[in-house]
Amino acid sequence: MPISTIPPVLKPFRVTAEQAQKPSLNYLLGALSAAEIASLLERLELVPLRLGDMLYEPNTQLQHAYFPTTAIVSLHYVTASGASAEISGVGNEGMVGISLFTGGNTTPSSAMVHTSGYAYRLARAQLKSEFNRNGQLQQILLRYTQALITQVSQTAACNRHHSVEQQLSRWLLLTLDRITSGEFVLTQELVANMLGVRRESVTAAAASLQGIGCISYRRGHISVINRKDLEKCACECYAVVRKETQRLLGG
Amino acid sequence: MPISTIPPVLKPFRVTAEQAQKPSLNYLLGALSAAEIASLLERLELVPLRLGDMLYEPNTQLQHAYFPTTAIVSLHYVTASGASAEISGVGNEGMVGISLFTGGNTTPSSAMVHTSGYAYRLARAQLKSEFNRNGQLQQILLRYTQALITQVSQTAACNRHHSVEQQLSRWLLLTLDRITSGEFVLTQELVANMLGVRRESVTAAAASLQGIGCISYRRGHISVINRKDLEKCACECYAVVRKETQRLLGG
DNA sequence: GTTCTTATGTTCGGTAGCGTACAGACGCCA
DNA sequence: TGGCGTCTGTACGCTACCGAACATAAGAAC
Repeated sequence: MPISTIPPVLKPFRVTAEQAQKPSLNYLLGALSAAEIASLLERLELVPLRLGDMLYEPNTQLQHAYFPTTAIVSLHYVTASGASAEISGVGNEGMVGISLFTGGNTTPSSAMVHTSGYAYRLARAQLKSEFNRNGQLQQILLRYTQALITQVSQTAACNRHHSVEQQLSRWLLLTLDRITSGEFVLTQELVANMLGVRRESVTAAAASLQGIGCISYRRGHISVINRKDLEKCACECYAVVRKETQRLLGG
Repeated sequence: MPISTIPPVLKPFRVTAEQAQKPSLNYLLGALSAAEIASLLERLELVPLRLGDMLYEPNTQLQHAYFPTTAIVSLHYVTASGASAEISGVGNEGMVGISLFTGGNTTPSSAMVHTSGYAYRLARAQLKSEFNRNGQLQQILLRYTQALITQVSQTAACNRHHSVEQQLSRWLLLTLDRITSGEFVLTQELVANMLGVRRESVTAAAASLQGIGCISYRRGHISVINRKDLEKCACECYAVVRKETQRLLGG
């Protein structure tokens, strides 16, 4: 199932620009001092990101770094045979475009928006010069890089050893931490693409979680009902990632 | 199968210090200018690394960064239930201890030597101050960080979608690129621990590869006979990682 | 309200890899 | 040379997940 068959937006795009118009909604920008953020603000641009938008594709030059506030992006890899697997998600805790300051400029993976919302973006050259100023932003981005490595590593281990139900729970919890509402607007098909499993497997796992009373869902919507129980259904990978993210970025 | 049951060294430790005593054997150190490497040399310490040595364990403070010349290290994660999975290998193309300069200082993963050999090491404080000097080393380490992310990402996708035989082929090729001899001194049990699969699955995959004539093996030894054919047995993950590593580090 | 798209439910057979158990045999060491 | 530890080979049933095909129903569009 090629990922190019992204479904259209299921629901009108409801988040207003006003709601997302606070750079501090993003952990990385929020960690900057008042002086640093003030000097950066004139170069930051608030942009809406919609479900299915590609922020970059394999081996193509990134033009901007994105700091999501309410949007969530999936970094994923598409195999030679067309299967896909999420490498990491990026929401308000992070940034899309690490390779701009590491010096590679491109990656073999893609970045696709899976939850509509807003992000601040910074042009390539400006991100690089900010990073090279050796200020707070550099420190913060380096710490985020480690948080990202942790998440990718945990995904690797999780893909190897844990069940689809555990992985779905983990994914829902990680995504829940990046939104405010408690309800996801996405199809099981899309979740299946993220996890790199069949849609039917997600249906089965979701039905099981709903049976226990952790979540409830309807066409194109998933709601977390009982977060504590959902955490019990997830493997330790969720807790490891969350704890490391908080430790590194002071969530 | 807890990874603590590491087998003893199978073969006497044959690489002499003389053979490994060239910092330039390590890509990262080799990329430094003559002036930079000269100033660094007095703080670099050549150390032997033996099969089973742990360079760091989860959530404990790293004391040194290691730049392998002939040794190979496995970064891996051990799940709550005791299963293990390799996150990435690190040989002469890289460094163990990224978290020292990202600022986290610890990680949830471990680093274990799976091929005996040598490495140069640099004390924590010195690595940090070198990194913060903003010189070549910083640039090189940032590029390596991206190469590492690529390898971890590819491991995640590979764990999801590819067969044990493909993964074994990938692992052998990546490891082959880090050694000089063409023969590995390790058991199938150890390889199974690296891949996060059963020993029997490795036996089956190895038998198949030997049947085709790609490799040959005997007790505690694996030799690559026909590299081209082995590349055909591997998934694209090998090529993706190799290409990115070369692009980023100018192999 | 009716139609039609598409998200979700369900079934079936197939298979890769797991867990367990045990047999054989290599090669180190006495 | 013989003994023994440990590495490898093989076999069994089992389970999770896959691939494909089709039924059902939600809800958007008219």
